[in-house]
Amino acid sequence: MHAWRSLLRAHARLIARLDADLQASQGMSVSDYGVLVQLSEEEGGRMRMSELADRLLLSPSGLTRRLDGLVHAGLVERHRCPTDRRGAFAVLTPAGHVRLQAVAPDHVEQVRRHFVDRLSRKQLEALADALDKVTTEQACS
Amino acid sequence: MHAWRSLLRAHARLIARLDADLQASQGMSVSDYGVLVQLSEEEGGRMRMSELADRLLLSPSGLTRRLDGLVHAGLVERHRCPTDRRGAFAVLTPAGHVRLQAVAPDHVEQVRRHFVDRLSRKQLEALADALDKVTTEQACS
DNA sequence: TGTCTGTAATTGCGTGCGCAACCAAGAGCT
DNA sequence: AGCTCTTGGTTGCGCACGCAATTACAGACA
Repeated sequence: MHAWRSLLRAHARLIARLDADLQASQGMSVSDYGVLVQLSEEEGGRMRMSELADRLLLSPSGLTRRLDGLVHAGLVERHRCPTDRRGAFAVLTPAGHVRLQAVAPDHVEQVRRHFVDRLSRKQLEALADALDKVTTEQACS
Repeated sequence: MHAWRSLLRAHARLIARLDADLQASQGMSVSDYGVLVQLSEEEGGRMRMSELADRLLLSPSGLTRRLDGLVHAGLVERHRCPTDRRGAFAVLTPAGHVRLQAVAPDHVEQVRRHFVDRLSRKQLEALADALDKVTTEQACS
């Protein structure tokens, strides 16, 4: 139970801190940053909406609106899928790629400072193991 | 970095699951449950608003509105503080206490099933240690 | 005493999100 | 072809939350 409360506290504080920091230093929310990262890690910087929503742990509607903002900012584009005309791809634009390059170092550094550097390598591995174990079994129940 | 993503995933999935479960089995949100728990752990079931907000990691305004709902449901009451007439106490009513008694076993069991039981005792301790270490140092920076 | 600063709680407003309802559009079946 | 069933994505609506402004009070100090 103590562990559970610690998880809640750690998550809440870290999110608040990182979001505020990234907003202050780069004027971008962590959520938007997450979208760009996921796209950049994909071949061609393109991904189906539903797949992207899954990765970001976001509902379809949430993703739609989040993408609206990024499209408006010119960082991503929507492309219709040629083989399935219902579907759409989110595609990282050159401008989006540039923006990501600019923002990433800051965010990584902030995660490092507030999280990674405060734990030993062994602790980090144990933590990841434990949390992954929780979520993988969680998925199928 | 992997650890960080795991934390985000674990938190998101667990919260979603627990909230849905408690809503289904008892018609109460985890947030409301948290308020009742904090109050019940205090001598006399009473606590100052600001103190309560801190414990729940909630902004003052957030707490005000959350309490509105519970007051409306008759589970807590507001009492003016006699020594400082700006302040207010949130006080658990008998009905609130009864309700908590009814809800608690379910929630505890759900946390156990989705979280605690999937890890060994050592893993839980390591997890709590690591997360606490992150948050305590986090607070003062 | 009157004023000034700090603090407890509440309200106005905007944002982000999920759920349910809603279009397409593919897939299967007759 | 026509009909239904499913699936991908987008809107309508409502909720929860934080921030900033506000009210009410306390405490300090001239």
